[in-house]
Amino acid sequence: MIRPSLPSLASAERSAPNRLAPVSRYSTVDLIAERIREAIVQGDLPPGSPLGEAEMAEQLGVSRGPLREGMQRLVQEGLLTTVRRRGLGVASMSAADVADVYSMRAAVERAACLRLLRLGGPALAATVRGLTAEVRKMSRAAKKGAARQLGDADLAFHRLLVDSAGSHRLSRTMRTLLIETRLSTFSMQHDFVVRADLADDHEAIVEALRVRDEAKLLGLIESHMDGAVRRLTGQSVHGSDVETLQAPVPDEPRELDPLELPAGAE
Amino acid sequence: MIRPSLPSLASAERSAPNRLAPVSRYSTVDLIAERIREAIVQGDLPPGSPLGEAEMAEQLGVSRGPLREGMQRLVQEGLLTTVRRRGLGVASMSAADVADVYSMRAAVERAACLRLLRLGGPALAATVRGLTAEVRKMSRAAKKGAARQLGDADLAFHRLLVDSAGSHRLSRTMRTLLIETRLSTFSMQHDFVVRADLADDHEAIVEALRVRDEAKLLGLIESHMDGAVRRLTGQSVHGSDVETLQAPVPDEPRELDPLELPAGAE
DNA sequence: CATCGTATGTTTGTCGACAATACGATGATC
DNA sequence: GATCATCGTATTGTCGACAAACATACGATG
Repeated sequence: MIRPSLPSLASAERSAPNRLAPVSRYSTVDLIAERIREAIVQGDLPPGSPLGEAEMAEQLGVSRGPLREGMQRLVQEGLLTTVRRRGLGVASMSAADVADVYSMRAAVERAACLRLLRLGGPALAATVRGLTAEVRKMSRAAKKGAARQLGDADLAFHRLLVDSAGSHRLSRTMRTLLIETRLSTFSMQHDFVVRADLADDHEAIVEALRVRDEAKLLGLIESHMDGAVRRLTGQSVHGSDVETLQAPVPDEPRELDPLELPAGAE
Repeated sequence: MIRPSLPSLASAERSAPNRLAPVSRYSTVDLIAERIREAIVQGDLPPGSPLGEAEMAEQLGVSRGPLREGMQRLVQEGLLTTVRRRGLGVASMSAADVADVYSMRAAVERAACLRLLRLGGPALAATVRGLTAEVRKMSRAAKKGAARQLGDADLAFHRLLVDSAGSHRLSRTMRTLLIETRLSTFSMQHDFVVRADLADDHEAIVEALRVRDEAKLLGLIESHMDGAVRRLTGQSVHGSDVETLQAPVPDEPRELDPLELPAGAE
């Protein structure tokens, strides 16, 4: 009857001043949730897709129990919506949602930038290097007209920016926001055409960060988000026939690879 | 085999321009998650408490299945922590967590204030009225030395502030942050003594909002959060024997009231 | 006396099955 | 011909049960 004390259950994975890093074994629920997130990002599960439990469970190689638990994680994130007795589905972003996502991103990335500037020193320098690498990827992708790679680098850039700030909550919120960003581009059929100047935008941000020009940096973040919302919801200036970033046509809702369960799971 | 189309599954509950408000039938998982959140806020489940599934399920009058699903929601929020094969527990906030929570709150409330100022008009006026009411509650509670009521009014103030901004994502994030705020006061034994000047702090915020003094408003928010972190993590200036806001002693981890299931559930 | 190994009990993780409900199709009626 | 009612089917929501694993307590051994 005496329950285990669960010593320092909260900060266990977080701060590890010990010599040995704690073994990180992801639970099945973790794997399921992450797999679904990935499928959404990849466009394998387009916005609005209904998610049948039986089918998904079979594809993932688990039973409905753990699957449902994992999906509740995404419901809490807002990536899945649920209607009683009708099942769950991938959220689809309205124009208002898109504006809300980028508004939130502006707040989060602004906070991250402030923290980064306050950190300064080698941490800031390392971040600048990492961001520069992502900008280069973007340039290459833009030259090749590869929308998918361009979009991926874009997300990676902003994720790195926020993760470098060293705030658990900022990072966690940002992860969800980036997936919602993808859902936004999928939901608005006005597409995210391959814009060569996107790399320039990000390069300016890196430069402002490097020289620690706070006012300029925050202004760039703000306008970056404003521009994205306008492009997605307002009149999109598309007219070129470049490849665009859209969810693959969901003829077949695309199968999820079965996940290899952690060792020991039956 | 043809799956229902789930028309506008995403924005259904969100924007309701129709005459009839959609019937809000909360799922069992919703009720369970909300019940646990409430128990955490009330201090019935103090930080670090291990949560036995069988016992909780019995108290709530549900089986372990829906209970586990509901708890996964809170895991995603960060309110519950999980260790494989050892179960879940209420998160406990380290000093770093407390700082992170208030840092995040500063970002969120700043964004909310900006939106509010941009809204202006009757919406802003109504918010000011509501906030004023909360400030009065705080004054009364402070006079009586009622820490619990003071704390509740404090949370209500900030929740109203953010909810009035009309951003789904800000509101959702804020809800979690407020619970984490409570967990912070519970985790730091340096207590949240009844401070009479707390009402003054908030009154100044309302005033700045009323006269639309943006710079002053943002400065007040910032210093409000800084002060809270210093009080909680730094040397707490406690020496008075006023009632403090602490989790009730968990001799018996306090029972959860069974929840009345939505009509039709067996 | 301390430490290691073993046994036991309790709890989590997972699965399969049942019941209730919502949807779609079919048929009847005005 | 269109609308409404009825039936059948598929899927969700919920429950109970089994097996693996961890933690504790006890005993053996150096």
